[in-house]
Amino acid sequence: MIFQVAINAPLHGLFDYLPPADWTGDQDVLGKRVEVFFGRSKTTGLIAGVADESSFPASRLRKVNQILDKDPVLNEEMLSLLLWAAAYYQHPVGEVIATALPLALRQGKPLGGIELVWSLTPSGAEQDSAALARRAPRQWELWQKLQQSPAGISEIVLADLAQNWRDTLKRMLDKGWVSSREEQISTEYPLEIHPGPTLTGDQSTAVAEIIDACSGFSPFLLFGVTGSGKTEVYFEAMEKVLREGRQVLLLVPEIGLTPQLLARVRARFDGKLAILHSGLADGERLASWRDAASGAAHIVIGTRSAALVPLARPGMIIVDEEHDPSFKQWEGFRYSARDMAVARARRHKVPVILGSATPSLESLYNVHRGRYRQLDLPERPGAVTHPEIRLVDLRAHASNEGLSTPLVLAAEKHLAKGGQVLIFLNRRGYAPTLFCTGCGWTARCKRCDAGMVVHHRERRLHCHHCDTRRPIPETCEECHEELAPVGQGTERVEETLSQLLPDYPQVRIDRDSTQRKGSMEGLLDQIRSGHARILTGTQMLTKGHDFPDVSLVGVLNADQGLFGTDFRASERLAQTIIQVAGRAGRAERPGLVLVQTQYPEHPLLTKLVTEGYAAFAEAALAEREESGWPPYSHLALMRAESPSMQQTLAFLDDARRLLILPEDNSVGALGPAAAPMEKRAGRFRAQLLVESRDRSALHKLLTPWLAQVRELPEGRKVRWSIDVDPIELF
DNA sequence: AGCACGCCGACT
DNA sequence: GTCGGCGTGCTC
Repeated sequence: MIFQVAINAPLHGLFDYLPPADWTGDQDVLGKRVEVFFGRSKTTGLIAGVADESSFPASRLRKVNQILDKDPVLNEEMLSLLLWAAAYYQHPVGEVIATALPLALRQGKPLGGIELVWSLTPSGAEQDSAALARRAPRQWELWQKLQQSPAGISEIVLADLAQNWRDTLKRMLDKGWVSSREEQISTEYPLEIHPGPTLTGDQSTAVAEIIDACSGFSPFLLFGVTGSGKTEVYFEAMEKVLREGRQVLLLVPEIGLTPQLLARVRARFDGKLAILHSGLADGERLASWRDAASGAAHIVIGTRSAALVPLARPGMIIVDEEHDPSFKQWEGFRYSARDMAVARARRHKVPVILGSATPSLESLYNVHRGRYRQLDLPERPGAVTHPEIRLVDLRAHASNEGLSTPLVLAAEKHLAKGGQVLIFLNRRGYAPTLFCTGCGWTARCKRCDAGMVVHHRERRLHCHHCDTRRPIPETCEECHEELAPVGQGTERVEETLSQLLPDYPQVRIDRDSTQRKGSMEGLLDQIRSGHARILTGTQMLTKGHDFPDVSLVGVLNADQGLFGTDFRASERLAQTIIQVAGRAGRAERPGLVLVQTQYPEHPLLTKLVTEGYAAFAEAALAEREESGWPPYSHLALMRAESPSMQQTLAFLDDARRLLILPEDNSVGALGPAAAPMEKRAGRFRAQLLVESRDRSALHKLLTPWLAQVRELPEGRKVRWSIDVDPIELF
């Protein structure tokens, strides 16, 4: 018997080991972790396969030191998914498996499953309630709860009761009032489901179709206009699955995992939630992972990485805002959580719902091909009219620092009527360019092919690509003439608005204004309470938050998306416009959206504005088919960078030479070519694109090709990577 | 990645 | 003389 072990190292393939000395042969080993000697060190691996024999010389095979788990940490479905993903995304198996495990498990520590339960000691119970309430109200609160629970309170429950419970508990522990004992963590939690609102006709139809398919793999695209109640459809479908005692995995975009969403889920489903996002501490992540894997959690909610968390009894997978680019990991193991969710649902034989108001062209194409079933939610419940979208021709109207006259007039009108105004601009800072009025010199980053952005508040120039910061020069560095900021960022728009509409308090939401922890919530409160009337912001504004009193939305620099170098630029722009528009007019107020553009006759833009996203998407798909871009082709992008462009290109040239394209022209190659931004953070970047209409033809070629590329001596001097299904072409 | 080996320069 | 720089090779 041979164990095929995955080891967390950037090495392709599994490593063969002999069973440990005490191996009896009757235990199931797949998915269990092992301690092994690997090279000159000892490490933790995971048994990803077993075989009768090895192709590795028997004399050099080593024995597994010991099997670390009594039960597998990954079940067969997850193992098969991860092995498939490693091959598909051309990433080392060991690293793929490592990303699916919490840190403690990667380090060979036990999964635990034990927690501390706290209760009052006799001396703690003797304390005088009234005196304690006066002196230490926080301790008193906790004391009361403990008083009521003679059996003790577990840390998980404590975390729900108070925010700084650990500090408070520590004080009480120091005084000898409380003590703890270890207990096995329960995997059985009560679930109470509260009824939801009555569904509309479209919602009921969608739910019925999903429930009908609950017994097997079946992918749905839930195409629901913003505010049409997608969440209610999810909840209703989830209810069915949860009542059967199965778990639901809900994936949301990075910025979409908000307290509001969690509150909605909790209000509807009073059970055990496991939450997973990038902000968790290792211990918290481990606890959530364990709750998902043990089956304790009824619902697992998380961002991208939650797609890789095992479930004991999977019943349904939901991907909310499936078009969102944050589902794609853009470094290391470059997987798409959305695509993994579908691959996973197939293995679990459960339905998967991809929901969006602005579905990706990939998903719409899958509907065309009959792979996904589309469910439509066209109307907003409560019969609120859709926001009207109008284009403002920037060539025909005067504008003041990027704000056109029609937009400013409309803002005045809406504000006077009591509405809020949202201004969207996907560019932070004060101005994108610092320009010399004498010689035309502009401030550029020394390490990147990019201009330095003027940040007023910070009083510095800032490169958004490599994070370099430097003071704003007094005069031109070339001719010592006067310098002027040119163009607009959110900071400047906020300043201009406060001059044009001085009577209305405003807030700005972008990465700079929300840096401090909790400042985002403070700003959002100002908006929700109605104190702030004008909100300026970037992409951050458009995800996960609703602003029911916003009646006017202005989109300032829409054109960036129209002529971008990336074939996905127009899709992104349309999604952004519709998503921002979705923030407006949720109440009885019909919203208005003004999109400023230099190109009001652009066919895709007019299509979007006059006929809506679905019509836009059809037109955009037709363009993609014509030009042979995804989803009508499949891409693998090889990126490389090094301190010299010559070196970068030399590597890619070598790689290109190793690429043997099939004679039937089913696979093509483009490049090598310098990246759109040639230099970034002092490194010169170039890329080589491999493309095919036939996914299997592409993949058949990729594995042997990359094996050869890895042998290239040029590859040692450059940093290179392969991105299968890239979503950005640089 | 993580580790060891090996081959050159600049220190006590 | 040796400490340490990082280029190279290997891991079942």
